[in-house]
Amino acid sequence: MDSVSQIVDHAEQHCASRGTRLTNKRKHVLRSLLRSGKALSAYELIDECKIRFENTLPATSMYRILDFLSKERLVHRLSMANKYVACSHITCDHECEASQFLICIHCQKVKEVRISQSTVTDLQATIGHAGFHLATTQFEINCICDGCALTTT
Amino acid sequence: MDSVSQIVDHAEQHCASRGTRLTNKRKHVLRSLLRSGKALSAYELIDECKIRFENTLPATSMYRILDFLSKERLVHRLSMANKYVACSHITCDHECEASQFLICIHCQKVKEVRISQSTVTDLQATIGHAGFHLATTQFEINCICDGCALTTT
DNA sequence: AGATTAAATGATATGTTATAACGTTTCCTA
DNA sequence: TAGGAAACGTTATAACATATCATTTAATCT
Repeated sequence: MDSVSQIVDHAEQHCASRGTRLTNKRKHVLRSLLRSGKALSAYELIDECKIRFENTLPATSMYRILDFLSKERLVHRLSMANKYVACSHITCDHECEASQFLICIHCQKVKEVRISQSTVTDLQATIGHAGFHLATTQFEINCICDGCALTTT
Repeated sequence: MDSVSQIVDHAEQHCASRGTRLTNKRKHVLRSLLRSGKALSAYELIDECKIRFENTLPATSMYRILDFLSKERLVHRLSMANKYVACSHITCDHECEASQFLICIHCQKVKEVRISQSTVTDLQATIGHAGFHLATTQFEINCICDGCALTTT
């Protein structure tokens, strides 16, 4: 299990190799997401950065930073929840083209999984018949996590 | 192909049989959604009702009406797009438990499809292994429709 | 080092989506 | 037709997001 610092270091190298910079403010946002282990809204992240790093970011900057981190594929936007989550593949060669996000509708916990290619192929067939095709394979799926399933029943 | 009026009539009977009422304002919203054939935001629906029916609804009422129509399963909320769409199964015995929504990220066109049970089963297995289970089988999938695929390439 | 330029960030305002709290109207039914 | 519930309106505000323009910071070149 990588520590947050190790992941951030890795992310910094990832950016450097792409000619971009993981600035301190960007690191603060990424660290906040990594430490929380769940999806956070832009405004929750503003609060986190203020508390943890005494870094009061305006909303504009936060959205810019989240946009940057998304483009670097270090963070994913979950549009179902209007929240943001750290990519779980930052260190492991960073292949996240075909990730799916399971989002607990109770506690917001997020798990990034990969469904089988055959399932994707099945889906694509259904979608193709309907006159559409996939824009991305980064699905978001509303779920209930085992923890919440126990406590809410 | 049912006309909008026929579908609204059917919806009215559906409500009556459940002891609820499809009021004029609720009909206006449903008609607007049916006629547009795509997903609309609450505020776009306010504009539609104002233009088509000279019925100026406040936001509070619109959200209440959308909530009512959702509970009656006449309308679905698309949380990825923050928009609302008429159920495509209002007339045909109205079974929409296992519907999936293909949303064109360019033109907002929405198609309600049903993926195969085997695909659902595959998905459930993957999700179960990750310590989650499905909250609903009403997935939302970001797509590009064939029309937009032609014009944007 | 100092000038130049591009990237990053800040400030301000506003747009968009959604809900809370409370008051009024409408409509069904006893 | 009185009473109560459902529907709807008013007002205010919360939560999420972006547009525009100004300023600061950092890399680069001489």
